[in-house]
Amino acid sequence: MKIATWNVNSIKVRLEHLIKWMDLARIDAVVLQETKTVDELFPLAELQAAGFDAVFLGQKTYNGVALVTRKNTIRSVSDVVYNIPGYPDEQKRMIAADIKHVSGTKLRFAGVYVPNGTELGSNRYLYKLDWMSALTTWVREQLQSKTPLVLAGDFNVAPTDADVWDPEAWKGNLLVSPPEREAFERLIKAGLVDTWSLGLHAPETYSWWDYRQAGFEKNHGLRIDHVLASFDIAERIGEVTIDTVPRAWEKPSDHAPVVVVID
DNA sequence: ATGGCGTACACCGTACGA
Repeated sequence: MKIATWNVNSIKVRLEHLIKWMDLARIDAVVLQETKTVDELFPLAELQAAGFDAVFLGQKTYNGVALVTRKNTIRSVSDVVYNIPGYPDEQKRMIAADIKHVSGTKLRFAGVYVPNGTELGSNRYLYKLDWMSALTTWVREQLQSKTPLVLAGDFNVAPTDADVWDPEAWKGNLLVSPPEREAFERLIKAGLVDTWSLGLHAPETYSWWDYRQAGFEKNHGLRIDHVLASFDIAERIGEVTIDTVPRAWEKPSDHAPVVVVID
C-alpha cells in the first residue's frame, strides 16, 4: 500500500499533475494541502472519472485539505473527521478518515496543513503553536484506539538543521525556530514515529523549494512535509521517499509529495 | 536590504505563502 502527502498549491491548477502523478507513482491514497477551493467547486467529478474518490474540506483562496483515494485499491473511506475535533477553527486545515486497502490493511489517515505562522511572535505564529498543541491533544486521543494512525501533511516546520539548505541563513527564522521545533517534537512524543527517520536518505533532500531565484534548480529547499505513523504502522514501512519528479514539471507546485510504502 | 514567484480575488493592486 502506497500513501502520500502533497501540498498542491491549488487543486484546480494542479489537477492534471495530481492525476498524472498518482498513476505514475501508483499512489493508493494521498492527503492534499492548500486546495484553495470551496467544496462546491472541488473537482470531484474529474477525479472520479479518473478512477479516484475524494473527501475534502475547503475554503475560498486559502488553505483547504482533501483525501484522494484510488477506487480500485481503497475499499472504503469512512468516519471522516473535518478539522480538529474540539478545536473551533475558521480555517480548513485538517481532514481524517478510516481507509481500508484491498490487502486488508486498515488505518486512520489524517492530513494536516499546519499554519505557516507568517512572522515570529505574530498572532499567526501564536495560532500556529496553539494549533499544533490542539493537534497533539487529538493525536493522544486517537492513539487510545486500536486503529493504526498515519498523520501526514505540510507541517511548516523543518525539524532539524539537516532539513534546511542554509541553516546559518535560516537560523532563528520562521519554520525553524525553537518553539516550532519543540511543538513538532511534542507531537511526535505523543506516540508517533517520524517515518523519515526509518530510511537512509541522501543529504540535502527537501520537500519545498522557493519559486523565486530558481530555488529548485539550486536545491535551495526545506523539508517541511512529513509522514508520521503510530508504532504498529511504522514497523511495516518499507520505503519513504520525496518524489521530486512533479516538481520539475511545467507549472509545478512549490512542494514535492512525500511517499510511504506500507508492507 | 529588497524582492524575486505563484495563486486567488477581482484590482489592474493586495494578501499570503515559506
